Amino acid sequence: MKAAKRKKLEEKGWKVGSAADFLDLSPEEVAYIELKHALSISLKERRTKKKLSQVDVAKIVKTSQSRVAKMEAGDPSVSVDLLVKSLLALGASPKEVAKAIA
Amino acid sequence: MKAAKRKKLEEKGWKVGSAADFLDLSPEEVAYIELKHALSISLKERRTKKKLSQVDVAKIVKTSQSRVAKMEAGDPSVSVDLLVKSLLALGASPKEVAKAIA
DNA sequence: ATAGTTTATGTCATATATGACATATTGACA
DNA sequence: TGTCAATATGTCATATATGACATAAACTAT
Repeated sequence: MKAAKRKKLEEKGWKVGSAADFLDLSPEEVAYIELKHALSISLKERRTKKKLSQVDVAKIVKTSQSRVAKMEAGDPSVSVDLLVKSLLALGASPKEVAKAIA
Repeated sequence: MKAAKRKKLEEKGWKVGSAADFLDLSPEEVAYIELKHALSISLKERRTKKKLSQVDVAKIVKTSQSRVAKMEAGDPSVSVDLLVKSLLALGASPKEVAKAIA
């Protein structure tokens, strides 16, 4: 990974190893990031399957388009809480949330 | 439900319906509470199975005993984020987290 | 009983997440 | 090409979650 890219990632809040990229992440940290990523994917899938725009979802979830974009991008500023609440608001059941994670 | 109990619950941040108790909770809200509850249970199970005290867990998770107690009690002040992070810190895999939810 | 251990509850200063907004970028289509 | 809808990115004031602390209950012995 190039230094510039690493710097940019770090500025955005991600932890990035200098030597072997992700090697300084503990297993939990990796698991947490993966879990969040899985929820992001699931959210975007649900939205596109329903042919909704991010603005539409923002209205349903009672947030803003920019936050929806960040959710789908897996931005570090979004919590698992918000992702889960959004999935539920889009009609997912807890079981389906679980499926998205596993 | 008696008025006194309802008042106490509401003071603690829970939404409680006056007529039919939980009837004013939307399906998402119910799902969210259930999901959180499932994570709480799972956390407590993991802790007790390992014969750890809340203080022990607090050290592992890098939080305080009181917060661990609140996590296990499903206190509204604790986020799904923290519950998930704690489970992962106790060695759960994302798959196991999913299993806890479903 | 009472001492020791664990868990529960209440509060608070600080940290982090949030919605909103502006603006930039992308993509589709005439 | 330019125009319009969708999505992405950056920032910020406010809301919410957090760890820490004190203290109270609840257990478990002796």
